[in-house]
Amino acid sequence: MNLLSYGLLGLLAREESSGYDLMLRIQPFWQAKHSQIYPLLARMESKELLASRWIQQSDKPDKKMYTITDKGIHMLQQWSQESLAAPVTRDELSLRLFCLWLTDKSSANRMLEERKRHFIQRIRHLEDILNDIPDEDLHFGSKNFGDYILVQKGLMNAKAGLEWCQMVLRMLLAGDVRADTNPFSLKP
Amino acid sequence: MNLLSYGLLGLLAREESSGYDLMLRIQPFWQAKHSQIYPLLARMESKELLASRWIQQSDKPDKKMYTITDKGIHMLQQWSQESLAAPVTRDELSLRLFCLWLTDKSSANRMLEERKRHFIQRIRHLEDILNDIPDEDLHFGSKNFGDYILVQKGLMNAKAGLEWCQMVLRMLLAGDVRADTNPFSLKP
DNA sequence: CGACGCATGTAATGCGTTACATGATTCT
DNA sequence: AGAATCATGTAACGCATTACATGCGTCG
Repeated sequence: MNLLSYGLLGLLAREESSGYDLMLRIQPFWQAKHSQIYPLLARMESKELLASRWIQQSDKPDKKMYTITDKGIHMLQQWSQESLAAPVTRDELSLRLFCLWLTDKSSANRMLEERKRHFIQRIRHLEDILNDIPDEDLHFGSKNFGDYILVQKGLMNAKAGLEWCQMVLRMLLAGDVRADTNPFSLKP
Repeated sequence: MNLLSYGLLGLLAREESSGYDLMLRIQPFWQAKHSQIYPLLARMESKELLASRWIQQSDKPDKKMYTITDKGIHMLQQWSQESLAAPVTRDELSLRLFCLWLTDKSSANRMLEERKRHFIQRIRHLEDILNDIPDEDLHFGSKNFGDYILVQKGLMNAKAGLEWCQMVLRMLLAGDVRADTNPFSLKP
């Protein structure tokens, strides 16, 4: 059982879903292709953490719907008690900054504008998701609460990334030194 | 040539280094073990992007120092012109939030405090790196400029993460609704 | 008529972690 | 005496992406 399996299990704890559906729902928070998800679901079914049934559809292809079992729920609750792994980020941009000094200014500008567009798109996307979360029952214990803070997490991150882009783009224009935009510090 | 290879190449474009040294320097921005780095360096040497020589040391084990070749520099400059891949983040915490509703409040609290400590540590670490970057010559084209904005990138991200933790911890205490701490929005 | 969305799967390949293997010196 | 740091490598395994494979319905 890897982390992605637990993620799928967590989504299935809320409602019966197809593999295709799970792929779409998990996408914004954990990149995974269908080719990885389908085998994991099959494996979890063989371990009796999940059960499945085929639903036939007239207009679209038939789909296999998965339901979590009691054993699956139990597995999830165990996982919640374990200690948390550190987040891992792999960003090509970080590596590119190592050799920024042998790049020309216009390439650097293009690169940062590209990343800026990426963040703006992500912010739009997450704000759309946020708007689909009902306002009522937004307290610890409601299913929406987890979704709400999860989207906020992505949103605050993307906004920080966007701010960083704008800071660097400003510095490229001004051609100068230490940014004054350093909101807070641990050492005041 | 994968992204990590380019990252190593980028570091070697600045100064001759050992594999061990590269591992330590790349660590804060791209997690990679020595067992991944050593074979990549050997492969790049066989492609003549790098050259190496052994340095004997009296107090410590001997080390193999790598230097970038002209071919390596050329490869790097080509890479800088290519379009940027989107960043990939894999955070167990995101997956845990999917099933937060079947967790008790004290576990949730423990989890968030754990993550909060993680961010505080990372901020300390990055601020230490920042203090080691000389203030002079901090303009586009200097080697320090890339380092400076790279560290700022990590720092702004970690600070956003810390803020998120504190927001959620406040919500858990108050037991309530939509956070008021939503600094900016794309739709004003 | 071609592209895209829905829907499920397998196979090959590449990336990353853990474990195995060695060995001197320094710090606690 | 035991752990940590420096230093390099290989082997086995697990995780992730790309490619292969199929097929219907809809929209432009």
